[in-house]
Amino acid sequence: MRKPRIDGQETRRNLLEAACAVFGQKGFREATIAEICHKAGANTAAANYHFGGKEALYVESWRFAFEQSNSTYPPDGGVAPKAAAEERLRGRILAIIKRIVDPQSHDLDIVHKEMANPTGLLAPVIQKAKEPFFQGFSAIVRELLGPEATEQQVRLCLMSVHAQCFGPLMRERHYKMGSADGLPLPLDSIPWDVETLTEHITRFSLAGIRGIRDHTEKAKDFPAKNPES
Amino acid sequence: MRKPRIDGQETRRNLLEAACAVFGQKGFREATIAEICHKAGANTAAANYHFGGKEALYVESWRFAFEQSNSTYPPDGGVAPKAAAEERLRGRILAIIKRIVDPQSHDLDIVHKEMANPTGLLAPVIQKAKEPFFQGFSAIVRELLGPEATEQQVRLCLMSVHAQCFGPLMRERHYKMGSADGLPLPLDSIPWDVETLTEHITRFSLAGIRGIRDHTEKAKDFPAKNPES
Amino acid sequence: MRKPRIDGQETRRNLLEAACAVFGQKGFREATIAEICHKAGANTAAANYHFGGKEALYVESWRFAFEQSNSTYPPDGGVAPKAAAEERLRGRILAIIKRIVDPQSHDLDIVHKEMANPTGLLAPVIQKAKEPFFQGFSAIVRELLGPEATEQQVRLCLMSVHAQCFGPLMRERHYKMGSADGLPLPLDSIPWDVETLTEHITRFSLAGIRGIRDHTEKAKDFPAKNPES
Amino acid sequence: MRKPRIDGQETRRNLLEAACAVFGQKGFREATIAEICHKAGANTAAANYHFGGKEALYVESWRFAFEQSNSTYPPDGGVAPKAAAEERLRGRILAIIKRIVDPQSHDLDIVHKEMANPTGLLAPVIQKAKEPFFQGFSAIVRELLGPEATEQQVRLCLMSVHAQCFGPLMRERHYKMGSADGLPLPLDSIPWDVETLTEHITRFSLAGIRGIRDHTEKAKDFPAKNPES
DNA sequence: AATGAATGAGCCTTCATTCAT
DNA sequence: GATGAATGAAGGCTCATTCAT
Repeated sequence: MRKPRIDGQETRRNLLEAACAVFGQKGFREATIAEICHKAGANTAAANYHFGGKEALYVESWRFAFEQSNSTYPPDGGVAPKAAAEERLRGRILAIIKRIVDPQSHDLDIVHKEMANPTGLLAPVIQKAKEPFFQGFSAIVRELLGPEATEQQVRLCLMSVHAQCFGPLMRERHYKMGSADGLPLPLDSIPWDVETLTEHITRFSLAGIRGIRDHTEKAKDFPAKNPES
Repeated sequence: MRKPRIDGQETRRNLLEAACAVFGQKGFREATIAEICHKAGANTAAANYHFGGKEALYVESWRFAFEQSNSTYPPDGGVAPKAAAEERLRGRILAIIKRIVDPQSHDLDIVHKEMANPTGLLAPVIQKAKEPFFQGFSAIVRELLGPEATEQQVRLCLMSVHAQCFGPLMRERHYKMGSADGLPLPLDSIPWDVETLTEHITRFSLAGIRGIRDHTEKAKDFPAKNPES
Repeated sequence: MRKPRIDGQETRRNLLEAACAVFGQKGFREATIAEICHKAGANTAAANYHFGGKEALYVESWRFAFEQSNSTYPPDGGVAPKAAAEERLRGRILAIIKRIVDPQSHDLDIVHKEMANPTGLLAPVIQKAKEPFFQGFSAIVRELLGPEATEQQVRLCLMSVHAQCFGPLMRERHYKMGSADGLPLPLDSIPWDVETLTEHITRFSLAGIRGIRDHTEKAKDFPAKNPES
Repeated sequence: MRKPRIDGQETRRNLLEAACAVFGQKGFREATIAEICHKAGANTAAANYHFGGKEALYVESWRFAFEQSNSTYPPDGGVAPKAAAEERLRGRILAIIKRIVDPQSHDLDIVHKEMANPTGLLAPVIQKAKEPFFQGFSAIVRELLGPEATEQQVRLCLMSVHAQCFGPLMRERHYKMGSADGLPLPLDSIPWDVETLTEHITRFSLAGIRGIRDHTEKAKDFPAKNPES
């Protein structure tokens, strides 16, 4: 009666966008179909009609958010593949931080919620999407670690870098939780701007990786002193 | 069918333990009172009788889990306050990792869920509990960073260390999610034993902090070269 | 089993009518949503779907019953505004008695229950609805009391007339209660037909008002004889 | 541990008094055993232990309240049986008003609630208690109506007087309901002191009864003019 | 194709009652 | 005799889903 009915896909897209926002903010269980549909300006039945159920909408939403984020913030951070490994690492970190900070980017929010309260629905699709991402990321870390690095070391360093990027996501919650009730700012609150975070994490990580590398090489030179590590 | 009434506090404790496990595994919203009470061998009304409601039980559960974890794994990891800063850092990291790895320790699971899907119920009580923890942790990091470190640098390094400890918590989910369906192990899966994790995070963090420190001091010596950072 | 979907407002109206009957018979607390919905031929969730909750349904029900009663039995009893005050009083009384006697008219039942066990939900809406009613009623009583009457006297006489109209409502319960168990009819049972009740209350009230008026005027003529009243 | 345990009947009496207050204020359904027992300083199980259930406590409470009220405010208002009928009527009215106004007197509150929301539990016991009360009351009204009065007229006049006495009880609720939300005082609020109410109801009722009597006698003298009444 | 109406399963909570001590 | 602990039944409400249009 008032919608111009441009296209049948119009509503579908609105639903996806609304779903990204709501799922990203509340997670799968706390998000309600009613809220999503209302936000999309559609009927409560629209979600089921277009996607067949809450679960399917959830999966499609993440896919949608991921593709959108991927094109807005390419995983390599726009750094050329031929750049120095340090620069490529900084690019990677920057890309993640940008996604996390951008309130329009919902894919990492959804992933974060999913990891905390797994539904099992995103597992296969995330798995597949992560593959190339971690492949590229691994290559950088491996390069920085040097040829002596074991596969396990690469993975651990990858975790260290990655976890730091997600760190702010969890601080943010703490921060909001604390200040919401007029309580003093918590001791673990941190600055919340892209440059500062990227700079810190990059520097910290490069030094960290370097530390691991040095230790490995030293252990190799003097194996008798650290036989077990 | 009626319980032999061993003690009045018996059921209460059973409820707390069951609640810790369920809240830690499912979060506040997905956890149901029915499941908790059933697990505790009590009636569905027991939780309301003993605690007055789901929300109160949630808060009490975390408190219970926290106190239990605190006495099992003291935050300083059992390292003497007079030990070297490096050792004390390792102790801190070890304590967190142990809590995260131990399937009997639920406080960090609950906190993790709460940060992802805040209910606002734990905010004040967590806030208070974190205070001394971060105070002690900050002191170590500050000592390692040296006298030139700014407050912001301390907080960022604290975040870096802390985030790495929580990293496995998020990997674990990924890992279980991936392998549950017979899929190949994801690229970002990591070893899952206390010693390896602690060793890596400690070494990585010490090197990272050292890197931040060196950069600061160098910037101080040659301020003209890095005017903005 | 599924309803043929005659009209969207069909169920809503059925719910309202069922709610009027049940609330009028049992009051807010004793009435259950399940009973109302069942009586309306709808699902237990229907009330919440259409009205958002028991409380809102309660308020809407009274409004519905009131409007219905108001159009079936206009408060003035169909007596012309220019008729003699005695006739207009009889009309008012008749209108109330008819509402009370008619088992289809639920608004006064609901009001009666609400006054005995206030929920506070009907207060504002009843307040507003009563205003014009009592305004018209007051004017009649004031006219009958004569120009010397004080505001307090008007209110008290209004109460006397009004209370008599509600009297049968309370007898009815007694009556039913007594006879239900095969006990002999109580001493205070009264006839239960509109004409007899209206006739009695009108005559009694006119004489009562007249008595108050005479007393006032006599007191005015010989103030020394009744110094205190 | 702190109760001096004077007598086992101590708690029983406390329960009765608490029950009277709570039942009188909330009615049977809304009153909870927990509240009553708590108010009586006893365990939640005390009511069931002493009285066998909520229903029995309800009946006993009314009996208790009734006997107490009866001795505090004798139904004849302390007027000698040989006094003039007008005085004896005033005494009756005064007694009822006093009971209604006195916040310590709960029997009429309970009766009022019971009439609005009948449980059927008080029917037989109230019935029996009312008998002598209405017998005496009827005699007065019959005397005032004169020898020509029919049984029906007596009952109707009795209703008129009685209803007026209960009128304030229902106004009070309206009054409190209206003023609770800061709304202006309703049009039907009335003064709330014993003397004013008694004086008004007595005068109004005497005149009303007199009016009925006059009409009857006139109808008898000129039966042709009022063939139907 | 798309939606308003309606449903049923499940959850949290209240409360009178009962049991073991 | 008297009570703290525990229970089961029932109620209101939410929400994903389905049906008829």
